[in-house]
Amino acid sequence: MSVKLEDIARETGFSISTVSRVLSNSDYPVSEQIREKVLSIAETMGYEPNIAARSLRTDRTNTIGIIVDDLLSPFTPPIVRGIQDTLNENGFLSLIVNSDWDPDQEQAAIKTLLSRPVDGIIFVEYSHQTTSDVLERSNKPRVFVHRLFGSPIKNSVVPDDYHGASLATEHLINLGHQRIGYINGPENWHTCRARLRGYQDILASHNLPFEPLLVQPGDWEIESGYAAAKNLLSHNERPTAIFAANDSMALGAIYAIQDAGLNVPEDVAVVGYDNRNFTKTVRPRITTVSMPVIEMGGVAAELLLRQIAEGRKEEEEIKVKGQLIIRETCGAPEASQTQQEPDSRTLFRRVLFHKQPED
Amino acid sequence: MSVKLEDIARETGFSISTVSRVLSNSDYPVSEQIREKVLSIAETMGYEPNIAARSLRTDRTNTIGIIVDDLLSPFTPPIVRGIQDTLNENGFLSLIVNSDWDPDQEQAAIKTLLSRPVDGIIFVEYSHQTTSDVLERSNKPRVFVHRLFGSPIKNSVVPDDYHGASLATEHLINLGHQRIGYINGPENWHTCRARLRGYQDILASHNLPFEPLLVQPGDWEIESGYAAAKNLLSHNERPTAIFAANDSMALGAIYAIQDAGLNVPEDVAVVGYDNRNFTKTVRPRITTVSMPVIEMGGVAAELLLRQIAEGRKEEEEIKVKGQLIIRETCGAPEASQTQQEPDSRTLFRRVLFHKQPED
DNA sequence: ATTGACTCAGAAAACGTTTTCTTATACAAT
DNA sequence: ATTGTATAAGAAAACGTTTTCTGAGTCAAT
Repeated sequence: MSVKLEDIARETGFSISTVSRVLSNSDYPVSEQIREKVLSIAETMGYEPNIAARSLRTDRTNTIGIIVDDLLSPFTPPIVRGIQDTLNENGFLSLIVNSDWDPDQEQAAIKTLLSRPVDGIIFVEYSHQTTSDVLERSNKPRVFVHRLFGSPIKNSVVPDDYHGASLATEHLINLGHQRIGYINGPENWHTCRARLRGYQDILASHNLPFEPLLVQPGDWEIESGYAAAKNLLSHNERPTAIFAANDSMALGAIYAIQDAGLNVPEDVAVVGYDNRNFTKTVRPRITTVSMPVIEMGGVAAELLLRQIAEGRKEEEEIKVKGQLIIRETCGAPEASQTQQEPDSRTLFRRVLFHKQPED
Repeated sequence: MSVKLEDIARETGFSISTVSRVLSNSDYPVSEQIREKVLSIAETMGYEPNIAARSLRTDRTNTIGIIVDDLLSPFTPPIVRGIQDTLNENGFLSLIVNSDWDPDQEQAAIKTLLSRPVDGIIFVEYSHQTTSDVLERSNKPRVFVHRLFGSPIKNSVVPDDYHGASLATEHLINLGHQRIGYINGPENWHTCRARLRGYQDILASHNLPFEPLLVQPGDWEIESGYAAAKNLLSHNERPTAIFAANDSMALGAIYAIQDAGLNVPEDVAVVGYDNRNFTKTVRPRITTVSMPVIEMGGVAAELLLRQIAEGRKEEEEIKVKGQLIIRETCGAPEASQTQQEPDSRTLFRRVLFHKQPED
């Protein structure tokens, strides 16, 4: 059996109340000498508070729930990691449950989590449009990170897709490209609409014409990137650069270009999106826009922690910016090692506390 | 405030004790009509038990702790996913904490988890040799999955590296290769020693000579695979196949072969190990041996759950077999789609309950 | 008819905390 | 000197369960 307050009380000769006040850092006044003695004895006896008892009494647990659609989808682990890092700094732990993209399982997950002592819930890659009455009835703070569909919702954290697409397009234009193909993802993803807008607006701001034929649809998969690029290359005036809405389609495009007997980046430059791991190992290494996943997780956790501390409220959707990562497929000299990504913590602090302008 | 036993007692007119006995599925006898009434009222009132109170009373929480070194290392998410799937079937949740490969943080993680109400702990990619007195003092069941260093420990689940290496080597031999290079990982990993033994033993069993010069060291990274392959190719009698102890080094080897003006698999066949995601997307697609990560997680969870149910005990280390996944780099026709991987659940059940022979 | 054993319901204790309530002491103000 | 007011300690209640204990009622056996 582990040591409890009563044991320390007996050992020190003080009451349970006093011992509790010392060990829980209560702001109730306790004389300094008692405090010291209690602390030292607690230390030597190896006291660890019983969290179940504490949370029964306080209705606070320093534990939050994370509902993920699938821990194996590529962005989930880094988002969760970002969440956990921030939680950890604040003494919180996280309970993770998978919903497997299934609305029913998600409802079950919500119920399970709410019966546990959790102080709040973070939804990762939130893709369901269903609302949960269980969730609504409870007043637990909740935050959504990387919402995939639908219109903006309060208390959510998403990538700044418009900004990322602008970076990529701008970069290609600066390299001298005038005809830039764009391979989009499924149009019902708001992410894709935002990235397309970024592409279009930057073209316009450089007085380049927008040619609908240079925009090809894709479904995120490598094969669709291959097919889309094949279409683009068959134009009588083929593009000299292709920007794909994700890295998989970019890789497919690279294969299509190579199969057409052309070289990347000499004949056609390619830029991807997401900064997936394979973009670093593939040949040629893919220039891409980073998805700020760890940062998004961190921002979401900070948002949630703030709401736990200050009470639930409705905050605007927060957009987190990624950055252009220059590698081989765009033909530009690679950024030197010294161009470090800013430390993620300072980055998302910045994002969280200084609202950025709307796009 | 959520509904509690007292509310249901008031509503139904029965006592709290009786209500509790019904709702917690106690085997204490309760008349059928009372049971039904309680259940229906509880349902309509939307009762969810307060887990904190329950676990304070019972010292059981249906929650386990998972300590991972880093959620972002490639095998961790699938292992955790495997754990969670099995836990979920049994009504358990998991609390995950990162130790960041730091023994101190790991100790802190153990302390944190033990103060929470967890019924057991799973260590993922356990790399520390330190023992924790906090852990020892507690009698919580514990299981180690994918232990990286040191000698076998009780209650651990590891890949069957010997078997996997045998599969790969055997396959290459069956394809007619007589000179097979092997790129090993760091020798202080037991994994590497086991894989090397598998390679050697299969050569011997086919009466092929073991040539130390055909074994090159690597450090798991792609560059080391490149360098190692370059060495192998510079032999006056170069190997016709290369087996690498992981996929990254295999990819490095492929690049080295291509840079030498040779083709994969026509001039040199390549087989990797681990079945990392990129082996499916890279060109040519890499033949490899799967690391049965999800299964290992599942086996670990079953092991832990059994110990929670039946009391802690010391069980032997369990080895889980991976399988050969034939793709393009070995020159064999690809396995058809119908050669499905066995369902992971039945797989690990098999592994768990029918001890396999030692290698 | 009395006892004994058995069933099943409710009362109450217990789990380990935090926090409200009570009280003893010290000290200041009259 | 007496009262009043802080101060800081301990006693006890409370959180929502489970489980032990107690007891009322039924039935069987004598």
